Amino acid sequence: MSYNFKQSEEKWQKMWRETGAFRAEFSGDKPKYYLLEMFPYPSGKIHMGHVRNYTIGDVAARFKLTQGFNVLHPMGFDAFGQPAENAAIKNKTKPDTWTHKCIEEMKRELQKMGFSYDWERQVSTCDADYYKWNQWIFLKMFERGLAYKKASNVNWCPACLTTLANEEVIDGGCWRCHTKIEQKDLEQWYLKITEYKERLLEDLLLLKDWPERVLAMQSNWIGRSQGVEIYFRTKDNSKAIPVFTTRADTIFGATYIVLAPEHPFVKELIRGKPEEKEALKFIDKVAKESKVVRSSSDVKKEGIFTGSYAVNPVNNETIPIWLADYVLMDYGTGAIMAVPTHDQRDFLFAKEHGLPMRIVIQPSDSSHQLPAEELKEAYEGDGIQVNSGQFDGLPNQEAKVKIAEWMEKESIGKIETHWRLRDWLISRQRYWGTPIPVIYCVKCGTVPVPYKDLPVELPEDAPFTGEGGSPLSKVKEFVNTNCPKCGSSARRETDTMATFFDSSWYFLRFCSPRFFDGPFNENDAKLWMPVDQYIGGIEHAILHLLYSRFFTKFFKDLGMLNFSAEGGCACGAEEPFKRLLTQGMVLKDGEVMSKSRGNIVDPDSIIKNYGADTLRLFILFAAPPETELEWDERGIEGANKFLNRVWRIRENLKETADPELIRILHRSIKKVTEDFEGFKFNTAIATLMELTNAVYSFGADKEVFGKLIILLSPIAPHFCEELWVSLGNKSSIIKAGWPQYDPAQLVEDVITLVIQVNGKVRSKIDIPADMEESQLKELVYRDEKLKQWLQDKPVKNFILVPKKLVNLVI
RNA sequence: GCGGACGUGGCGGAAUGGCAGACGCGCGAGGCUUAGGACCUCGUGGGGAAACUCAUGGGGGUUCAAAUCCCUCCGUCCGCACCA
Repeated sequence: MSYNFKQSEEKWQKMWRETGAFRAEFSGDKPKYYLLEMFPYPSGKIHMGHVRNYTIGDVAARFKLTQGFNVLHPMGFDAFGQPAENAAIKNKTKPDTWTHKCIEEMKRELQKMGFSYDWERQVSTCDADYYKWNQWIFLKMFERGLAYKKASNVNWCPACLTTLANEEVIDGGCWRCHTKIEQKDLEQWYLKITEYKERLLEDLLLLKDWPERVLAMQSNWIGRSQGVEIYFRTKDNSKAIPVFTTRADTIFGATYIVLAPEHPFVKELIRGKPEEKEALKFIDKVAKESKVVRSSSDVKKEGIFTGSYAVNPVNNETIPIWLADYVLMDYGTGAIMAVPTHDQRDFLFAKEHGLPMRIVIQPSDSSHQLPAEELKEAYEGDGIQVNSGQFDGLPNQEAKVKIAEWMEKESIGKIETHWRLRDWLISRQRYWGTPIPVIYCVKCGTVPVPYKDLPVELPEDAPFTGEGGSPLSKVKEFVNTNCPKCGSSARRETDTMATFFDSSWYFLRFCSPRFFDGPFNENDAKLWMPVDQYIGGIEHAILHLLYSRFFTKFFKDLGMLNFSAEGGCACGAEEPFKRLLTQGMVLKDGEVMSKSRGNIVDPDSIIKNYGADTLRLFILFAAPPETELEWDERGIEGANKFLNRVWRIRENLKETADPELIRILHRSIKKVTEDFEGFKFNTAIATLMELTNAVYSFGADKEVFGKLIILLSPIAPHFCEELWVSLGNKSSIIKAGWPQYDPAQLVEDVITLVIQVNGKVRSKIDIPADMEESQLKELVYRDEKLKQWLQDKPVKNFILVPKKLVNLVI
């Protein structure tokens, strides 16, 4: 009788649900394991990316569960966001109705995969009992000055009609719809993530089990650079222009300075100068260019003289002040000192505009020692200081430090650290998000909503026209309110929060999802946190992970988090995710599966034709978790074939197993266990296939077969449950306990010793594993096959790698 | 430009200094079968009749021994970037 996956999968899913098989209850007698996969946006349908992400997580969770860990494996929905509003416009449904319908559909699909979630802990960020705590957290931040409002030039997506955080702008376009972003001046709410920049950077060192590349991306994003802020006085001594440089060693070669056209000093610098008219024209032209155009490289660097001069404070030289489009107002001080000999951009600019240059660093390699006029490009390497006054003759790296210190002493500069990280813009002019809990009163100004009045609920109805402005601002009953301080009529904030706010702490909510007195129960968080293993896509390497780290540090500062470093966690109480795995994408014909490419394979159709277990098996076997996975229909067939092969073992069980098979079994237990720990599912499956092949050669008994299916059960859970009961077991395979290997069974009495001559394999001999070296040596020298290789040449060296090989060097 | 990952059969991939190509797909041969695209067994990197020999992007190095470590060049993917 062949395996009926359809019947079996339905049966076991029902069984797990009814027995609460995956309910997480903390008990002190078992070690905890918090396994989390990034929760999805409820689009209604799962795609292969979800299947891959959640299958990886599920195998890990089931493995830990079978091993006897106390596993927390929750799932929820990141349910606020724009698609719900778009659906509302298109289908005339309410975002709330639409979203909840999608959540139900998606949940059904996830359940069909047999994932071991504790559904009793499900949360949806769009429910008031969740977003109430977003508001609570916002107020806590507001109290501490970490949430503030400011007018500024913001990124604006003209398609989504809302603002975007810097992090949400990708290649000058909107991260969601790729529309080219515009700049707009608006009053917006920000979170002061920059307050945490040092900790966010330094603590990356604690994250030993994160992928290198994610750490590099975060570090890059925070972007610390150390240098000196130098003050250049104008010739008429009316202003001091601060300039930031990481190359204090080149200061004596600064032959002009360049300001961003929007620099606040510019107007005054050009006033009344002959160059004024041309300069204004230039400023106007640059202002019209969007950031995208301006920052695209290979565009020629344009600039213009201001007519004013400054003084280089280290040598009192008078140098011209220029404006150029390549100097950006939002990095550093918006002004640079130009050293054309040692910076390629400055070099090109100086050549273009005929500006002076002077070499201040000579390379030790004499080939580069040219007069400044003959330079073909800037010399950006290390060397010895020249033309640098008292610092001449010093290696430039040493001079860099000495010059900085000297400038600080002379009060012409200040050693400073600059950061790329900006505060996080969270205001969105959308309906389907958490209302920002703030009230504007004519008398009292900006007043936070009192905690007792939370949540500020989203009104059920709002007009969705798709035209600009926040839909909430058109709901009178929402906007009009009374000031909590003075009682006079007031107006509510109509912006909502960016959805990244919601996902920055959901992992804490899962610890106590029905807690009413705060975002999470501190005791429960202490028990479960940190997340032992987090799994998700690389696309969240910066935004979501950085924000979550920020929130965790904030909670810690509120004194709400005190999870311990037990269980080998080196990251203390500040880092939410101990170990991170970023899974690769699923490709079809070498391209990412996507609707627009039309190359989507619907998981549901695979489940219908082959069952969830076959899909799970294939997706794990086809590639290691971190790498891209090429979808291959024939691979699905192969996975199915393997399960059927295992299924048929049942029909031919023997009374006792061959001792050789038992040895292979124990080796397999060791290998599979280690591979599961290391998330090497593809090789774990290869091992299980080898074990299955061995069963076919030797014939298995019930004992061996039982262990084989326990090893397979995290990957193909329904299938293995079915086999497990067919062996006469009464309880679920989850309770079977993870097989232990017997070290004695791993010991081999006879080993095959490889014999190399000069590093090439020339012979092999079978010898007892514990043979002494002298005896072994004698045996090797007597080997017939070696004669032609050794001839009579003397053996210079005899290298023995115990139990593996010998190498004779002649 | 800076930072990161990577490059192995026809394909997905294995091997983290010690027998290159585990396991699977595909392909070939045989068996079973009325038949099969089901199942079972065997074979399957290149060259060579064979003994052997050549092979892990190219070149160089370290080592008794290198896919693995180091240098260099080439290429692919990802992140950041007129970042001062």
